[in-house]
Amino acid sequence: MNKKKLTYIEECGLMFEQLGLARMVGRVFGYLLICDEDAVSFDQIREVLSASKGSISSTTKQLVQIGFIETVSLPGDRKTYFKVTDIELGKMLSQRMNFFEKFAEVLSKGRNLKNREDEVSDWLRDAAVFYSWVGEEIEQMIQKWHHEKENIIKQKE
Amino acid sequence: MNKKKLTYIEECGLMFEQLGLARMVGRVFGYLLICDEDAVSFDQIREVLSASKGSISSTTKQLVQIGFIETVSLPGDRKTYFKVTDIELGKMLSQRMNFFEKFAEVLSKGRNLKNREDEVSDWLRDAAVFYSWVGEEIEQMIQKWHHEKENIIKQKE
DNA sequence: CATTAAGTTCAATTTGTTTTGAACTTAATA
DNA sequence: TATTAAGTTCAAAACAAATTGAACTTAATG
Repeated sequence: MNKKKLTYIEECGLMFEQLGLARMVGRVFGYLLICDEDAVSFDQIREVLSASKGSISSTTKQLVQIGFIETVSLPGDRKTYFKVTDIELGKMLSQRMNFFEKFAEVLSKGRNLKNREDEVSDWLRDAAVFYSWVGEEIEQMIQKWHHEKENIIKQKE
Repeated sequence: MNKKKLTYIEECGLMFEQLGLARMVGRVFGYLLICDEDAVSFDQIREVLSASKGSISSTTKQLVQIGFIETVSLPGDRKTYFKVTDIELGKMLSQRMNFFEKFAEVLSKGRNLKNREDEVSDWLRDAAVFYSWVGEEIEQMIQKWHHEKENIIKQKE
């Protein structure tokens, strides 16, 4: 694996960390993105990432579980191969964005816990409304993507 | 401080963790949200959260730095007091959502690193377009909030 | 059915992060 | 100017998360 690709793999690790996932998860996914092979074996991943079997085992498991990669098996070959799933982008986002409703609830709850009304109460009310609204808007945005993605991609590229 | 409020403070800690900030940062902010006082002293915070001076010092500093709280001082009183800032909600969100453009770049870069074109290349292209588009849409969404917040709040509450 | 290749599991270790606490700074008061 | 209250700093301790590696499982092959 050349240096540029290894650097890229690290960059993916950091990106996934931003998403709240483990760095190693991002590395494995990043490698599968740029590997130029239809599927990659467990041991290839282990070697490229210089990690232990245990680490690769738990990481690939997690990636399969969240639907980012899938396993491939071949007759007459005991190895397991992995490839990235054709992940539905809208779903990928909405899974990560579902905390807005939760935020709205927490902020609302805060307002109810207060024993007096003040500027902060007002802010809590507005903030709860805001995050609830944001959650809805993002859902709509994802619908829009579904309907218009062909046009958006054509326009953008 | 009653049990319900302490539980709430913990809940805020976890919420902030989701945002990639430290749990203690969320705790202090949560306390200031529900404290029923115009401003709270350094030592009050320390006591309610059962934490060390060092911990409160670095946490309040961080919260001031990111603009979530502000200090209040009074003549004839050497103490520092803290209160939540009237944070502009749109700004609060856009600061957290600026990673979409970064994502788009990383995905695009991945496509360029590949030595062949395949289904994954296509996905990388689409994903890069998607995240770039999402970044723009969120900016628009925030503009919409600015223009219509009064109506949105009225409708929602 | 014994052997071996391929992964999994999990206790122990390594690595990274958070928190403490004691020494230090700063500035207000006596 | 000495004292003291209020915070800050940062090295060490506590805690938490990620990683290893060796023993274990599983299933394919000779």
